[in-house]
Amino acid sequence: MSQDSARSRAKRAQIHQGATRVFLAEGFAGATTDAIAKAAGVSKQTLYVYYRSKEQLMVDVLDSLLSRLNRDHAVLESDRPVGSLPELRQTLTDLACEVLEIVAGSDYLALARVIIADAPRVPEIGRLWAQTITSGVRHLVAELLERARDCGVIDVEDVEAATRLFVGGVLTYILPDGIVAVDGPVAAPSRERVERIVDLFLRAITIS
Amino acid sequence: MSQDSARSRAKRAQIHQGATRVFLAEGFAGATTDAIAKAAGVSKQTLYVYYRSKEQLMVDVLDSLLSRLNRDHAVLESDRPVGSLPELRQTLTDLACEVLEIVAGSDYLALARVIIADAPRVPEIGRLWAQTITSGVRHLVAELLERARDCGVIDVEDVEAATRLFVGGVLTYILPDGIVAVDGPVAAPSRERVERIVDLFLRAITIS
DNA sequence: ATCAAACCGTACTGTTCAGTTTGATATGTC
DNA sequence: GACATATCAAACTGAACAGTACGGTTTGAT
Repeated sequence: MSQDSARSRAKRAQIHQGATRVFLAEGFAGATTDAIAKAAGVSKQTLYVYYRSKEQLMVDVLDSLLSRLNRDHAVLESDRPVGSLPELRQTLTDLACEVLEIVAGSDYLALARVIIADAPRVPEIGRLWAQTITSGVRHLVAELLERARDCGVIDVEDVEAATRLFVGGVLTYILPDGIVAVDGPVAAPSRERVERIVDLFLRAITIS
Repeated sequence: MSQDSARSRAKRAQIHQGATRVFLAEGFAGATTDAIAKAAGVSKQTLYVYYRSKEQLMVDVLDSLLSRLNRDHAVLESDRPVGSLPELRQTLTDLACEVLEIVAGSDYLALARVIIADAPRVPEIGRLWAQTITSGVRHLVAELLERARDCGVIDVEDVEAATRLFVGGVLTYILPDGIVAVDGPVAAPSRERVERIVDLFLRAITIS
């Protein structure tokens, strides 16, 4: 049972994929094992060959989704120019737009819904999630700001506060409305609107 | 059945109260009607005399909680002084601390969890909730900023962006971590930390 | 005291659903 | 072809749970 052959790896992936779809759409309680089996194109029996229980299956699915989240964040981590104020402005705007694009993507909010709903059931996953999305983006912004400060481009005494201000301000374009928007995907704001909040933020940190 | 006597009003309130406790703690799916009846100190039968179904009971409970949310926001709406920069600083700090106090209060996050989890089931409630917490605080801050601008204390061309920046920045002290913090209440940040973000924000909007 | 309405506790019904069993069918290996 | 392994479909089991039925008890008004 559940050998490590190419065949079983394929079946496992198939189940994993179907379960991901159903869990994201219906949540843990709403997802029936029958629906998962059907979505995966697999008999319910086979499902229990590869996973001990529905709960373990969901934990596995959530783990993968969190890993993907980390990869999505890693993509943002290219070294970005912050050597001058126009460069920093461009960099912050690009970053904000990319983050909003990720957050507005359908899976991101669906995952958040599922994790929040099941936080009482699997608190470790909840903590891991919060830490992922927190340290992911915030850390990146903090690093940018520190580099810009070291270049003498900006003047901030409290990088942490500045980071919070920026990230929080940007995310209000999606949250909290997006998290309860079930029908249809959420629209990310236009680059123009993002630029306006970036400019405002820049006034707070430029050398006076 | 279910007359409008003092007695039945009391029983209804009793059921409502017990159901509120259980729904906030367990969510819709997790709350059994037996548990609700027990928490309310009422027989399950009586529960169904006053409410047609578990779903209707939850809708009623959520409605009340949203009303309370509105009242909580209304408390913040006292006219606050913004006639000078120190006054505005004090006002924004006070307001931010009060908002954080409300959000960190146990019921606020529990309600958010329940509503987010059940957004697919009752989307109207979800929309109502998002609108409530959005327009509640943001509107208030926007009005403060406009008044301060009219007094010539600050210089903002885009009040909406400034409002988003401020409210979003402040809320990062609770979210997203608080929403998945099941064990124990969430700690609001110290006034000092709030002051630091207020000062940063003020730099963005003061006349240069 | 009497009566009716409200209420209680318990047990029941019907349904949903996770997980299992069964017995048949496909797949690949020798 | 024979044999083992993986998979399938479908029926089954047991538990949880929303909602109901019922017989007994409290409450309050007259």
